[in-house]
Amino acid sequence: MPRSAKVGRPLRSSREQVAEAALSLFVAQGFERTTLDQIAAAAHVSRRTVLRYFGSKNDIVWGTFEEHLHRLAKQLASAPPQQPLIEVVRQAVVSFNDYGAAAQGQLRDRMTLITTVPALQGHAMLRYAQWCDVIAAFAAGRLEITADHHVCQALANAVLGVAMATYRHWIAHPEDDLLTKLDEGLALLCEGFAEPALRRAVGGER
Amino acid sequence: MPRSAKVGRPLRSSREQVAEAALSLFVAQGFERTTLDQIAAAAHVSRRTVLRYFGSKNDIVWGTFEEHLHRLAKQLASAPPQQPLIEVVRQAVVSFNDYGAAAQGQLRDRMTLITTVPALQGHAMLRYAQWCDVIAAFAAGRLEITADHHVCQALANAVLGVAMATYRHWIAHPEDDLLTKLDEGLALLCEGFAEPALRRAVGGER
DNA sequence: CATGTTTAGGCACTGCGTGTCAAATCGCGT
DNA sequence: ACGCGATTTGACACGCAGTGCCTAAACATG
Repeated sequence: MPRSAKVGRPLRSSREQVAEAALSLFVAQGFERTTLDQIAAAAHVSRRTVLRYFGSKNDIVWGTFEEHLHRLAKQLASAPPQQPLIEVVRQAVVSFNDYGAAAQGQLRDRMTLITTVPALQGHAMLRYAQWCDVIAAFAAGRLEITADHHVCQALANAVLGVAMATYRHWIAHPEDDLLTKLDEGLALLCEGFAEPALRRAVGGER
Repeated sequence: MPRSAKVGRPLRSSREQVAEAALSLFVAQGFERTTLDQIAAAAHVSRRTVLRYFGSKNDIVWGTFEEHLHRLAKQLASAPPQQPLIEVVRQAVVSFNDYGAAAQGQLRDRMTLITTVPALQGHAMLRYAQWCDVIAAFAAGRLEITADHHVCQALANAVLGVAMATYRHWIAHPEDDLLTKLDEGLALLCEGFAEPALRRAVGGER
């Protein structure tokens, strides 16, 4: 398990190196028509090593998503308590998707793959579920209920839905600004998911 | 393409027969530990025939979802024009998921698989996307914009999010009523996605 | 230089999904 | 009764993803 702890054989290759090689192949000739053998050859690595880095062909597209998730959780936790729940979520989700102008091209490549290739569309749901758990956990803390409560899950999934829709829109309309559209979409949720409405929905049933 | 049009060799087996055999195997020994060969043997059919009926192992779990979708579209289309958009959606989604008391057991089996098995969680997104398209198309008609418009997609995906959350809740809490919870969750959306708010969001930008 | 530790690559295997082809089984016309 | 077209079925062969296992390679340490 210890990924290079100064002892043992050093790594001959890096995760990023493999990911880059794979991404260019995906963009150039399509995800499905790219085999793991081709990726391994392009990255000067064996097929077995590619799968050790990423676990599956689908995972290669997601890069460092998991670490990115931890930052989302931290930002939510550090929000001022007096700021309304839904507003905290709205703001955190927007800044979570702010990868900076430099990474826009790569982000578009990744999201184009994820939203168009069926195998990746499906696989994305697994990542989105992790993402939802973070939102739901935060809402649960604020509302003093468990994260598996219906209201938390409904809120988190509704936010996810808006985010997915916004990404698809951004792919189809590159001229629009991703963060602006995201903010607009989330604004629609703000009324229904305002805290009084949420507490009313929770109220009484435990 | 013609599935038995009174000419040619008649079908020796049925889709439903294969689906039933597969479902019992999935429930009994798990989805991943069930191979296509086992399903084929249980249904007294060849592996090739199973894949001709369903296209993939994942698809077997979804049964007649596509035809069910058409009924959703028709119900949306036949709603009275004076009924508010979000209310029509709310009502249609609730009754879309009303499979009757008799089918509750089978529905729970199916949804348990879909929400717990990773491969099926992922595959579900592809079906949900079709489902979203139906909702978005209806909203587009009402708002006199195209279905790929940001507001339509955000609405449809938010509704989807609530539905997914509700199903997961129902799996974990069998004592609760699916349709009631669904209705409650959708109620949270009704304010933000009320028609004035939607038209305001659409307004001006064409 | 021996030893332990970790990474890399090779190999075999299971299982899904696809393409292809011949055999089976019908209706229909002659 | 017989052939003919239409259609389904099963068998076989592939390609590819993913997993397990084993050996070799490349370091640090003593």
